[in-house]
Amino acid sequence: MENKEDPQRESLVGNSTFSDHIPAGFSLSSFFDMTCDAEKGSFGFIDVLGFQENYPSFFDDQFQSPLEPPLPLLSPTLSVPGEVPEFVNTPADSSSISSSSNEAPNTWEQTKTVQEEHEQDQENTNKQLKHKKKPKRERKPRFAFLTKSEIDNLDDGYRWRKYGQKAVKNSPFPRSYYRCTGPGCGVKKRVERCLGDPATVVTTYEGTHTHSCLVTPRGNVRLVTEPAGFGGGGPSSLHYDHRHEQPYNSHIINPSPSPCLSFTANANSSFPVDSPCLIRDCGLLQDMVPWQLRKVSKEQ
DNA sequence: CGCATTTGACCGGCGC
DNA sequence: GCGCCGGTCAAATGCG
Repeated sequence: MENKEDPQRESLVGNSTFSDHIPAGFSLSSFFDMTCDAEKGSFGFIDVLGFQENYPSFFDDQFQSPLEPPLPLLSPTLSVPGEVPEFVNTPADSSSISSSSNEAPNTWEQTKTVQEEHEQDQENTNKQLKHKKKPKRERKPRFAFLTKSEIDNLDDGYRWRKYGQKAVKNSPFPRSYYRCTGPGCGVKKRVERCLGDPATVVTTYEGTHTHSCLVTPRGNVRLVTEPAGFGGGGPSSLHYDHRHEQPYNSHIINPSPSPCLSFTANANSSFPVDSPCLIRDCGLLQDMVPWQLRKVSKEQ
């Protein structure tokens, strides 16, 4: 009763800045690759709960509650047009979020990344004691991204099968549910439009791909594999080919003030156009955060 | 024909 | 206990 905190709230997880030249439906890995290569600036922060949980040491010194005020950063100011979905933890100071770039944001659309369902163990325990004796169904790490796009089902390199659609309360836009069609892969994602900004698509991923990316959307995102290493498994990554670049109003928005990781791109980017961005298979995260990024951040 | 999408029904969690 | 709501199922339908 006292606790009004929405158990389903999705907290912001980080900031990232992406070029507005990003073509429709490109995966996050592609965004990273392209962004770095384009030398347009840098990403702000990546703060993914699942990542945090899987790699706690990574956040030893940097983790900060998404609800806490943002740390001073260097990138262009980000602001969220319109409202953010109710499940988004709107930062107290979402209008002054910055990433680690001094580049003018002209060619960089406002971007934001959101993390969903940050369930604190303690809270869960209390709630379970209160309402349910049955242990709560364990949830896989979930990551939500707000993306400016006219396309609902963004092409992220995987094949998705739509298995449901529901009207969302207080929203004119339905929510679509997708499941990865990969063999034995239980990854799900749901897609909905931001209530306050219909141009923004909220894509929430849940689970970890058990297979490599098998799709080469429009021929400019390709699978890259490398021998098992970091965490084992079949690593894969997507690669964006600039030859297919075209003007497109797509960007990921991230109002999060939670600067867990920071990353700065430069001319010596780790994500060259002509060489694949190799990402260790760390599950879903690999689709979003190049391992180089994690490494760099770790060193900071 | 196989696969994807649509859509109403159903189920479970949660608040009251 | 009831109702609301989010999430999933599965039959029907569409499409290449």
